[in-house]
Amino acid sequence: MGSKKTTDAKTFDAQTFLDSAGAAREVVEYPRSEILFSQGDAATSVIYIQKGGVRLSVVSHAGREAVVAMLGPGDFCGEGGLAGQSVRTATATALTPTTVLVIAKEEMIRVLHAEHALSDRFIAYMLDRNIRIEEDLIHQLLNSSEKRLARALLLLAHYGKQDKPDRILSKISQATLADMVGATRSRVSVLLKKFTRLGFIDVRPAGITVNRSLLSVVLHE
Amino acid sequence: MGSKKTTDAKTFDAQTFLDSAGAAREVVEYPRSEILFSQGDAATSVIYIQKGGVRLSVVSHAGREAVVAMLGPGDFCGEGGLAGQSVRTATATALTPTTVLVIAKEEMIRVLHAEHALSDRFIAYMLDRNIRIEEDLIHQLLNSSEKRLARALLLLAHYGKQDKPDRILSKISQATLADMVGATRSRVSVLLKKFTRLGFIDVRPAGITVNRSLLSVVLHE
DNA sequence: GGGCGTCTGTTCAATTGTGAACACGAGTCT
DNA sequence: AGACTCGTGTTCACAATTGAACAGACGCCC
Repeated sequence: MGSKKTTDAKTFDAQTFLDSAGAAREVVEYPRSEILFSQGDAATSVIYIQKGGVRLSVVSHAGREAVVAMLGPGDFCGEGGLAGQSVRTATATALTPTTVLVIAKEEMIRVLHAEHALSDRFIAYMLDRNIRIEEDLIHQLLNSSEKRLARALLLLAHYGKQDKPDRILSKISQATLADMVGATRSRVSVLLKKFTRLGFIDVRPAGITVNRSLLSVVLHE
Repeated sequence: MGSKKTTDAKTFDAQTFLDSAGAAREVVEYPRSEILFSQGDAATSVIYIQKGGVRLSVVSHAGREAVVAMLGPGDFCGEGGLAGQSVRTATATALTPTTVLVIAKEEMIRVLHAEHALSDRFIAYMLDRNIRIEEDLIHQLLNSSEKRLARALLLLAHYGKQDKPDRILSKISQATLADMVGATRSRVSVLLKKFTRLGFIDVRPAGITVNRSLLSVVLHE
């Protein structure tokens, strides 16, 4: 809304600012399904996503998985290392072919001082991320699995953009959805069936079409 | 861990840095139970907590409440206004007599550029906050209400400090605990009784004594 | 084509959690 | 004292959710 041009993910070019600060950085490309880092790895760098998409997930001792976030271009990732975390607490997996900037921890700290545009972008990201996670947490605290799934579908379908019903990229398994909303796969299967029956969504091989009317599920108490 | 002196909440004096940047700020004190701001208010300022404690909570359309965070000295609050949020999304209530710095949004943005020490502190806070919320979210996604309550009790008892069993400040109602872990009050009552029976905690008028062994509830799958 | 792995639809008993109700005791106010 | 509120202990019928199992469908590889 009120943000300056340089803090906007669309127009912001991290590489330029890193260069002007003489900061070492490395451009790396990952094919689909490749792992950027794993839970438990040493956290020595911060990653800036240029193109593609990344899934952040955590597995419990019992082997159960939880999807913490889905990140895209302009997002940072692994920034916990800048605070006390010496180790990655989640696993980052490329959802699609993905290009990232790998920035060493110390470099990142230094550049945050040297380049306002980059620190602006970083702070903007942190604020957004905070808001997103907080909303997820609130939904977990307040809602049933049915509403949580409805919300997740709406968010994944990029709601708030156009008027028309939008599409979710084809490849999202019921298992991943279950891990995002904290439910079992069988429950997701049943709920998707229910939503389909009610005309809220349309499941087809190419992907899931989400109808705006699905909002009623989230809103109605 | 690796943070510099000025980013450390204990030794950091926000007032000094605001003054040196010639930034307007206001010191305000709130008695216990007073509301700093309410969900829906215009978000025109950022608040820095100097002394005391603040509870951040959200109520759903249906009137159900969720406690999003408990904040203390060195924490910021209402920072969502710096990103797109034009309105407060949560209600902030003083847990104890609390002293805060109220900083207008534009001032805050300006000072973040002018004073590295403050922007360092702010970024450090955001990173920590992110980690905390993310952990909460993960626990919501992965665990049962029994484990969630056990974890909340351990965190409230400041675990990781001493060896001895620690104490929770007396005033925490079962209703608040329920809102923190996303369960009903009756369930919290039952679980507290269970924990007591098993010797994990000791409930008395003065407060709840939490035994380290409560950890076994969180850890065991 | 045949085999293999992954994703899905479906079922079902068992567990977990809810929501509402009622009783009790400890303040507080007048 | 009486009336009132608030936090608590407890119970119970019922709704939500799990976890495990099995079968079918769709690639993909050799």
